[in-house]
Amino acid sequence: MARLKAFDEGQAVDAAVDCFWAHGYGATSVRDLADCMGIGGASLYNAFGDKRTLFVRCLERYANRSSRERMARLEEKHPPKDAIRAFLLEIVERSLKDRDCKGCLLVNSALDVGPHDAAIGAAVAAYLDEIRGFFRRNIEAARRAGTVPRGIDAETVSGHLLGVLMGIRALARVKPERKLLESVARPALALLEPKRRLN
Amino acid sequence: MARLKAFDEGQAVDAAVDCFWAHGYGATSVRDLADCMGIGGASLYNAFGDKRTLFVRCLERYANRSSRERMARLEEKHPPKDAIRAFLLEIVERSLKDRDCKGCLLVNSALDVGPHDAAIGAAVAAYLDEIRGFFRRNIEAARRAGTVPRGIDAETVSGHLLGVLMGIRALARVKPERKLLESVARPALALLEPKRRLN
DNA sequence: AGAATTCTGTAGCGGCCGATCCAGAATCAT
DNA sequence: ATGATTCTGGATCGGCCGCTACAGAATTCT
Repeated sequence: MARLKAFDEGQAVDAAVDCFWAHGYGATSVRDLADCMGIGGASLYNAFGDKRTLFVRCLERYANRSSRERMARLEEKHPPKDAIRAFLLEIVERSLKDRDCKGCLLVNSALDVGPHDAAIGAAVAAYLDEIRGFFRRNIEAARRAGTVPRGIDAETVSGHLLGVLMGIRALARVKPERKLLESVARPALALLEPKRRLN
Repeated sequence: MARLKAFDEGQAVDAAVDCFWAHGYGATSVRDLADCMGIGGASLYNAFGDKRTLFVRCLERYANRSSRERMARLEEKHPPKDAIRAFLLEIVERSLKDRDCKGCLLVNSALDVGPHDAAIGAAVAAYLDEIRGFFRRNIEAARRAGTVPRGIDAETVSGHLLGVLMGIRALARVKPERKLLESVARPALALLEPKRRLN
């Protein structure tokens, strides 16, 4: 009935994610996007609506391919307490390997887009809730398994871990130093260990 | 020898701080700045150079009036351990009262300006080091005073507190909820308390 | 083949951007 | 008063912004 799209939408969105991720929402122009997606401006608007709509789609894509993928992978491979530990340590490693300090698209968006756009802010908040859910779920499973102190409060500790995660992501963008980032993570992980106080 | 400035530079910079703080560096136009500073564009360029130079000056002003002021005030009024506690709790309260979620100019800049401008990134990193210095200094003083566990490692805990601080500031911009922010802060403060595990 | 529909490249819209120019107003030293 | 110097408002610069209009290319149906 009609002409076919000459590009793959999925690949195009992936390219757009990289573009937004590297420069931030505001500093990314529609021409930047079209260029790195390998399509013309008209095709972009035809396929994705406008810049903001494309960004919302990029957030979802990013959540699926980065955040949710990591949670599912670690939850499958590790027992609950180790999954939490591996999550935080993987973020530290990623932040250190991230030479141009792009950080995390969700955390970046939480700071510079969320507060100025209610719908995007709510979406970002929902993604962060998913991460907190990962922490809470695994804390509770670990408590049932007896691998974390019995008196642990999943509500408090999951919130703490989410805050620590965002702190690591934020700090890493201007001070990507292993010792520093590990010092942020370690006391939080120590909450999951029995009695010993090591710091 | 020449005509006098018709405005007060200090007041003008304060207004510029508010403007950058509310909208972010990139989203603030020179016209926005001139308007809320109450001066014309020519005067702005004449007195402050260009937009970026003005921003650097705003960062310094902000650090003096917000971050350094708070550290000095709390350090004077409280014994070391209480100063740390009061610092974090004050940030939580400020974040909750901050209806339009402006957050902290330094933290915001750490995420969206720092990584794309080396000089500004280094400046922001230096301001963050000052805050970590506040934590470290007070941890060590508290240890000498015997009000924190003897085995505490000031290097690790000061890093952790800095990360937690940034996490609170970041989280508060999309999820300004008391229970959540307090759950981020409380386990960090518990590191300063003896034996008991309350998380 | 031809009609109908959708995609694509190009050109262009009005609008704002950071920055500069310039003429005139204000101040000081002489 | 006069000249030197600096500040100020307003106009303006080239350039990029998000977005759209439009004509033609590509595809499927009849």
